[in-house]
Amino acid sequence: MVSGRIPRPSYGRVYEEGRSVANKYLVMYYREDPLPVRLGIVASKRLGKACVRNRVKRRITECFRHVLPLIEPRGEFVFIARQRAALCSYQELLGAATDLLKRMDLLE
RNA sequence: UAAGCAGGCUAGGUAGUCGCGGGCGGCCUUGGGCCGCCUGAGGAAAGUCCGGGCUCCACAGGGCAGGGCGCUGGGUAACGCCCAGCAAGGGUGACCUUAGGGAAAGUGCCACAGAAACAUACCGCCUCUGCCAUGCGGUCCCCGCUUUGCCGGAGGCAUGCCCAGCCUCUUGGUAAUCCGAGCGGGAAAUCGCGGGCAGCGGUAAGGGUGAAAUGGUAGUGUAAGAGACUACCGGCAGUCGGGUGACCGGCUGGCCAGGCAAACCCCGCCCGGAGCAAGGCCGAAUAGAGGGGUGAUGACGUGGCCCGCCGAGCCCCUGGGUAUGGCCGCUUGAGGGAAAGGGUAACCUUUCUCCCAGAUAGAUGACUACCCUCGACAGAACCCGGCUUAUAGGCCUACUUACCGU
RNA sequence: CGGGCCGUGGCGCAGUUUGGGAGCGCGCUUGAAUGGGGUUCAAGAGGUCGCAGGUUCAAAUCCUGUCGGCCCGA
Repeated sequence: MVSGRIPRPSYGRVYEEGRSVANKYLVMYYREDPLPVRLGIVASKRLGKACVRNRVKRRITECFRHVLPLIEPRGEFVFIARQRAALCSYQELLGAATDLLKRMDLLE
C-alpha cells in the first residue's frame, strides 16, 4: 500500500495537534505534515467481538484506499469507528468517509 | 402423510477487476522495490473447563497436608473424554437422564410439627397388685298373681338318618292347694361382667405430626399385641449356576440396622511448579548505571596509632536498552486422504499417497455479472486430544408412534 | 497466558461460611399535620435472589454448566 501505518505512540500527538470531524458512523482526526500519508484505525471493544472489529477495520482500510487517489497524500489520518459502524454496509461507510473528508476541505 | 427420536455430512457457488499476508523463481539492487507462479481461517478458530506434547526450573526415597476423580469392562499419549454394557428413574415407543463406592469406623445435621428424628413411649390397648365405691345379669330358694296344665303316643314342617323346637290330633296316664310356664317382689350364697385412683409391667396394632416413624397387604394367633407364625411382594445373609466384571437367575434361612457423604469423613486411584511474554542465539560490548562486601606501603582529618570519611582494583547483587532491536522456537504433526485386515464399537495395524496459514497492531475486503433455498454463528497467534457454548439453513441414514391405501 | 471478585425491589448493600422467616437504608404511593412546600409521623406496594440443570423433604445459600460486568499479575 502507498500509505504507511501510524505507530502507537503517535496517536496521542494526532489527538493533541490534529483537527477532528465526526458523523454518526466515524470520527476522523487529521494532522497535517509534509511526510507521506499515514493511516490509523481505532476499533474499540465496544463495537463487538473480534470478527466484527476486523471487518470494520478492513472496510475502513478499503474506503481509504478508494479515496486516496483523490486527495493530497500527506499527513496523518486517524479513523475511529463508532458503534453504529458495526451494523452498516460498506456503501454507508464509504459515504461517511467521503463526507468527513469533504468537511475537512480535503476533498471536492 | 404427520409428529417424533438417534446419528452423520455440509457451512453459497462460478467468472472477472482492484487490494492484502507468506513461499519460490527472475531482475534492479546495500535498506528496499518490481514482475510471474503457487498458496492463504473454523466447525466451532470462541469460552479457557479438563488432559497431554514441548521448554525451563526443582527433584534420593517415603510420608503428611492440599486438590481432583469415583458402577463394570475396554480404547487412548493422557483425561473429568469416547465406546460397549449393568443398575435406577422417565417416556405408549424409538429412546433419554444419572458425581451411580462406603451410612453396623467415627463425628455432625434432620427447621416447624410431633411423645419420639434413631433412641425412645404422649394418648391408647392389656395382665397383675393395692385402695375406694359397690352396680348389672344368670342359677338356686321363698312369696304373691295369672294360666286346663303336666307326662306320654301318632302325624306333619322335613330332606339319607337323628335331636331340639313349632303345629295338628287324642284311642293312654295323672293332677285339680300338685306339677309346669309366665309376670312381679324379696333375702343370703355363688357365678359372670363392670367403675374410679395409684403402682410394677407387657405392647408398637391404632390415633395424631411430619418429607421421612423401624418391612407392606391379608390371615392365624394372643390378656392385649408383635415376622411370634403362614401366603404373596420387598429387602438382607448364605449357597449354587451363568458372566472377564458391574450384575442376573434359582434354593435355603430369616426380617436386624431411617435419611443426608454435590456435610466433615473413610476407602481406592491420580497429581512437582511455571508457562512460547516458555526458552535460546546475535549485536551494541570485554560499554556501562545503582547498591553491598572486601580493600592497597593509598588520600584527607598538622606527624604516628585507634577511629571516621573518601577510595583504584576485585567479588557479589539489582536495574535498563519500552510486551515494540533482529533471528530461532514456528509449524511434518499422537497430521490429512484412500484401500485392506482385526474389533459389536470407540479404536488399532499395514500399505500407498499428499504437504494443507504461519501473521507479529496482526493478512480474506470491495465492485461487477449469473444461479439458488438470498447465506447463520463467527477470525488462527506454540501445537494436538476432548468438553461446553453460539449457529440461517440444506442433505443423508436407521428407527418409533398415529392415520390412510394396497 | 495465568489468577481473583461480583450479580438479591428503581439505586446502594446485608444475608451464602453452618440449607428452613427474603431483609436494611435511600427512593415510590397513600393518609395525617401545614394556607402551601420541606421536615416529621403512620400505613402500604414493589424482588424469576443473572440464567439452566442437579443433590435434598426443602436451595439466594451446596454442586455442575453457562451469561454478563469489574479488577490484578507477567
